[in-house]
Amino acid sequence: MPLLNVADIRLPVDKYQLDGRCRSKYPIRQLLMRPEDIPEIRTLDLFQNMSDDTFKVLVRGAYVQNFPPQIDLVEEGDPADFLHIVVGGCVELYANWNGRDTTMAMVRPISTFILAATIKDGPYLMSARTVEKSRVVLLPSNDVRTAFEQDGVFARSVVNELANCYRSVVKNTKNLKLRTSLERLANYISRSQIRAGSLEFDLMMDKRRLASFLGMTPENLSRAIKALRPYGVMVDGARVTITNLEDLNQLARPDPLIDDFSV
Amino acid sequence: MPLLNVADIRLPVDKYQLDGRCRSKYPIRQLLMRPEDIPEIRTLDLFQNMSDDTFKVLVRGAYVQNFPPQIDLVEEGDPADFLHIVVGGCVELYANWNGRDTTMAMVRPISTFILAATIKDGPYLMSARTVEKSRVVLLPSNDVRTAFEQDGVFARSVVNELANCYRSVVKNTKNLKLRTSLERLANYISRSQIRAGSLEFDLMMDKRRLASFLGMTPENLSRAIKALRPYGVMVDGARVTITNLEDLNQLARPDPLIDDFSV
DNA sequence: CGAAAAGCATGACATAGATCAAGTAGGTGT
DNA sequence: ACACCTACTTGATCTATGTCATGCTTTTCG
Repeated sequence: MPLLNVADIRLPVDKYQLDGRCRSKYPIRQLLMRPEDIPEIRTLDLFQNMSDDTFKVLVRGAYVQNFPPQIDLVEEGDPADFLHIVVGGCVELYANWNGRDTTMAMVRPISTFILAATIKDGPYLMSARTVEKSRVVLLPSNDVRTAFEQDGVFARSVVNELANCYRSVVKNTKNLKLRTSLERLANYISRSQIRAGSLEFDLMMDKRRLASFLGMTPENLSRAIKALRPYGVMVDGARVTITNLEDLNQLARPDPLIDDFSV
Repeated sequence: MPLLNVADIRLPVDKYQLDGRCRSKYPIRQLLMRPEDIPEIRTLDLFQNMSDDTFKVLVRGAYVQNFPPQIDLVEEGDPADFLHIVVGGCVELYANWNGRDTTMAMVRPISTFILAATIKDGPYLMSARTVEKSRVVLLPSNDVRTAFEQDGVFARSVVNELANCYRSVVKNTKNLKLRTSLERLANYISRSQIRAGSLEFDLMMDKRRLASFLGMTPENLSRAIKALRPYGVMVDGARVTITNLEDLNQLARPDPLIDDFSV
């Protein structure tokens, strides 16, 4: 198994503090939830069926903030004070151990992250940082737990969301344990192709992060990309062009029980 | 990444059918839930706080069965007709893709497995087979979903259980991506030592399965075990004796955010 | 009891993938 | 335009780990 990204990004930017005294050099753009932000998250699966009363409890104490790129939002091990919802930009979840680190997931709008820690009132298992300029809604974990206790509909939505998360991570584990790095890349591209609905699309993250996400080094990702050329995959910068989808899929052998995030 | 266990166990035993016409050569020992089985599962976190009425709904349609070793209980991709609870013996969860397969987890009493598929009414993502003679309670998924809809307390227990499952899988992913195979073995042994509460204990599974679970080949596990000798780990058959816990832990560097299943 | 089969260990070898060291191209700020 | 980054590529190794072959135990079962 690879020792991943020992030299991964570790930027000299202070962790963003939410206690009012912001240690970042960037000002807090906004602390209170604007009315126009509300419908944005109300339509999330997680919130759309809950009662108005409970939803009010949730948004009453909510923050919305704009963060610049490369800001640490949470650090693994910290108590889960907020449920985070990415409503704009992109947030990377990563983890580290013993000086090594690895990208666990990329969170794009509109999604929550680390719901489980909030519910369990446990420590975060992953760190999170913005990749680009991002807009994040922060719901105090206490309020989420209160809402969850008093609103059965919300509780059921949480169950559904958690079940989805669980199944995603299981699929990811299968991906990691059953496939070589080349196969993981091929499937990542195959999935991206399906999501894009086109034979031409952009990689959703820079290559260094993609490598880490796929469990390989950046150097090896470069080589793997070259190795996909005979299978009809052309990559120029972030731009991917599929010239032979059959060949790609014959190598990738996508499996709904690993690659289909809707089941 | 290893191509795991291409030649893993694939026994010529028919999948166990629960539709009444058992295709296995082994008789069904018992189809109806005995009264004495009920308290056994009632004490599970998942069920202990729910109302008696809802619990009755659950057990009304429940089966209890004894299975011999090496019986396939569920196969990945199948619809999740039952929530399974292992009340005796041991069940292995595994997955396969493209002719390769890998052990995902070992389930020991008293635990449920693949709750998420039941809740989502989706296909199983993992297959399950008994490792040894096992006793399994089967709750029809419909009943579980009904109970979950009508009992908020049960819904909250489900949330808690799912959050635990999710966090376990995340920890497992970190273990896989951030550690070498030797480090994974060292941590596995360190964890086993803590669970056993003694410097001498037995491996909880045979070495072939352990290798697959840890993401390595059986040959490599043999070598890794030998490589742990200088760190004070003696393994004879399934028997492990730790002669120098400090040395082991200095290599393993156990981390609560990966190895502590209670957080 | 004896044969067959598992399970495991070990040596020799092959290979995927990590590491190291340059080098290139594209963007950014002065 | 310039220097300076940073991201990425590429080639040359090296290492961890998979694969294959073999033999030794232990267990299973007729």
